Amino acid sequence: MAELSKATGAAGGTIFHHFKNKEDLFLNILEDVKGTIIGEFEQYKKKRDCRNGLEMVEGAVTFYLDLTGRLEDPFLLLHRHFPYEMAETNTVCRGCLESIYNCLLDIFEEGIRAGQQDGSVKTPSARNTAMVMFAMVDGIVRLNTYRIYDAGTLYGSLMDSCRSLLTDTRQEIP
Amino acid sequence: MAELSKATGAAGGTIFHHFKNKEDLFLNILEDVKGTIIGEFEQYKKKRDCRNGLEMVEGAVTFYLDLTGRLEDPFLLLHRHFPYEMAETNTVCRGCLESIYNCLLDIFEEGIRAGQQDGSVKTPSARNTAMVMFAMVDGIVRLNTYRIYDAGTLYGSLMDSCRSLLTDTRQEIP
DNA sequence: GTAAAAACCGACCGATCATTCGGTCGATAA
DNA sequence: TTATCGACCGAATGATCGGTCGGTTTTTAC
Repeated sequence: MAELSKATGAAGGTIFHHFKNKEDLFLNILEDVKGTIIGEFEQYKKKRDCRNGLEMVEGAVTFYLDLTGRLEDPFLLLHRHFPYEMAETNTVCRGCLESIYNCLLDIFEEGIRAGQQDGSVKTPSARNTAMVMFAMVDGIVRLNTYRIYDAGTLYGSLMDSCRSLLTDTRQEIP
Repeated sequence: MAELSKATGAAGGTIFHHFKNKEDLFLNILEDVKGTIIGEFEQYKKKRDCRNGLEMVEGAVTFYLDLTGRLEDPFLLLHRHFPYEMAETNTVCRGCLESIYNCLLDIFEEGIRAGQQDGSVKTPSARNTAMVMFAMVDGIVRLNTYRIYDAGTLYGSLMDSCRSLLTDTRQEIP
């Protein structure tokens, strides 16, 4: 709270005039993060143009990587432990996190389903594949933000892996 | 500290008799986690038997998933933000984390390299592929521990994805 | 112009935190 | 027997924490 007071220039008491308590403050931040992320993806969906489902997924991956770079702090929040701990007792927090992750997964799933229709994606079970893909992409982002390895150089390998994963004909729906 | 005192049955002061301060205590725990994880993998390496490189990687993935289930707490530590924050200033902490992640990545990379030799793995750049694979597997584990989705049902899709990723002939080394 | 409302301030409060310290106790050595 | 030791205890300590409160300033509404 002291840091926040210093950073915003508002006195200690002022913060509590606008937010009931620290938890309420955090929830407001989380809802803000949710709005930002979902808003960004809605804007992206309008502007994109892709020739098939596979390109939709590839575009989503690229955009997600770009977004985590532009909005480091919001995504750092999602990589912390606290929100998930809070979500176990607080339904508002849980709902917020679910909305965010559903948005992220939906954009992958949407592309996969489209690709299954137009033949550019061979993987069955769109939702499962979307989750695995999201886990992969977000895992790389995590490795990068925690500076364990310079994952920036991995983006090429990551895209190759996504493509392999989605276009493996052995997984084709019978 | 109060929780720890209660959990161990040791009085508050006793803990500080054995550890310089809270940071020193944490570092000891982290080194212990490092020892446990590396030890587990060394034991696994001795016992496993696989016919080719691809099976080595698949075995490593299965073992990693099993291990994160058996040792939930140690791996939860690695999914928290604090250690990585500390690693930015504390070299002992940083070294510990690096040892752990190198161990985890090495076991993937080893299988990939073996597979490249015997032809069961088609992917080039073993280290990069190991990182992407690790990110994917660990990402699923994270989704599971944070109970965002029941990732337990994803293990099948995960293994399929690993196989697709490693055996895509279009990535074959020229 | 003025009164009510909202925003803001910072000193202050009690609780909690990591850490300290004087002292007890049982084991080993002299 | 006595001296020395390290393990252990738990009350005490000061710093820090989230949160409150009485009072001041700014904004809004008529």
